[in-house]
Amino acid sequence: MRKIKTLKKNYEFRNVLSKGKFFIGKQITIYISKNELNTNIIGIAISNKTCNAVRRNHIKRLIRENYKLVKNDLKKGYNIVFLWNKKDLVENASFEIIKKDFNFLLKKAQLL
RNA sequence: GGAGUAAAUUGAAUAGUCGCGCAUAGCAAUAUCGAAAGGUAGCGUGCGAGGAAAGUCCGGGCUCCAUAGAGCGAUGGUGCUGGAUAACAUCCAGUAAAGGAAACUUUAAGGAAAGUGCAACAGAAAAUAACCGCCUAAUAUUUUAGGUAAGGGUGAAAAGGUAAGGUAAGAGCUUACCGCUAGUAUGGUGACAUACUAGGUCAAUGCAAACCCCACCAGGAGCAACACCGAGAAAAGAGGGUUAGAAAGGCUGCUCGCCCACUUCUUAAUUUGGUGGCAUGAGAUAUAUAGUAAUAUAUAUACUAGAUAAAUGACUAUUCUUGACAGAACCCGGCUUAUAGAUUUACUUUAUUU
RNA sequence: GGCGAGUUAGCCAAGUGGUAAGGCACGAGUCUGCAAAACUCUGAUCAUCGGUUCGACUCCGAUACUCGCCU
Repeated sequence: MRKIKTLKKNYEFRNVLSKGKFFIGKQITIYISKNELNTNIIGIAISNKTCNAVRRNHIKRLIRENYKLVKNDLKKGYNIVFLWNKKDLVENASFEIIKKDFNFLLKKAQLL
């Protein structure tokens, strides 16, 4: 079993993106909406036109690693969607900047 | 030492902590669910993305279209010769032409006296050539008739080239050399090459990546194909049997051929979810033999990704050349395109020294 | 993943071997006391690169980008 539950269908993403609140950081934006389940569910979406498949996979891995570190401290019962900011270059993506964004954004959303 | 040509290989490494996907007859008695078969989870162990995985440009396997069948050839593709291959717009060895000082490289390279078409503008004329010009005769100072294709100019392209003879002026008109065409002989499997002989009626330009002709090849669609299982609103679908076979429709663009109609019986189609298809193969590596080579044959070795929103990452430390292009998705053989750097082999040319 | 179309001025578009029609918009001018309408004029790397041809928007190949269909 995967430890991290993920969103899979298109309409699930649309529900979160249309009805949820959003917070913008340096490289990442977060959409949050409430969930009736007891656990958190994640979705990561990076558009097709930003970069290659290799770099898209790289960004997904960085976000998952950061989510693992924070996972146990979060409040439960939310859907979270992570998006990549189009303005930033993909080559500048690094672990530490995303870590700062995570702390900043999740405090702002009062999930921590 | 410099410049260059061809072929081939490689595509950062090591250790620690945390984490991901698949497999597991390890935990004989780990935990949990279940009556059982067995399922799930944990720990451990093993394996885990390229030379192009990319583009989808060609060729095949595999599946369905009735069992994929017969004919037509609409349409599409290929096009020097011989060989290799399951097959090929691929590869190997040669021929010819073009380029380069050389090593070497490039080429969709059949047919224009089978037929049709096109060749803008310019130019006299764009394919049975005659404007200016040169020459002769007449007229009488500007024209007419005839001969001629040297010279001029136009154009991408102008009716073999150079030299001498010859002539009223000229001309393959004649001769020599070069080119061109045909025939014969020799060599080669063949494309073709070499030598000899003949031809001045060497009059028929270019374009076939214009239609077309000739030779050869191709039935259509694609793993989101297809098969099976579960749930299940509305009402249709499948199997068997019988025979008169019309119309429309479908299988494949057309024809043949096949299906359809009627009756009876049974339960299940669209949609959605899951499982299989799915990893042992026209394969890989090494050696030997045959062959100039592509490749073929034999023997040995190992089994080496299989996901389904999609698995290789993060941090720390060390070393160096400071790391480019880039992510499998049914599989295989090629082509094309992107690519930091490093290494090896063979060869050409140039400079210096001996 | 597979299959198939397309790219022409700021926008819409015709053209198919001989140097790109037209409409709307922008700009300049004429007309008018001023404006509108009308009339005249202006503007093109035919997506990019290479090949065939005397000559390519057109024919052929490769690349880039955009769009559609199949669960």
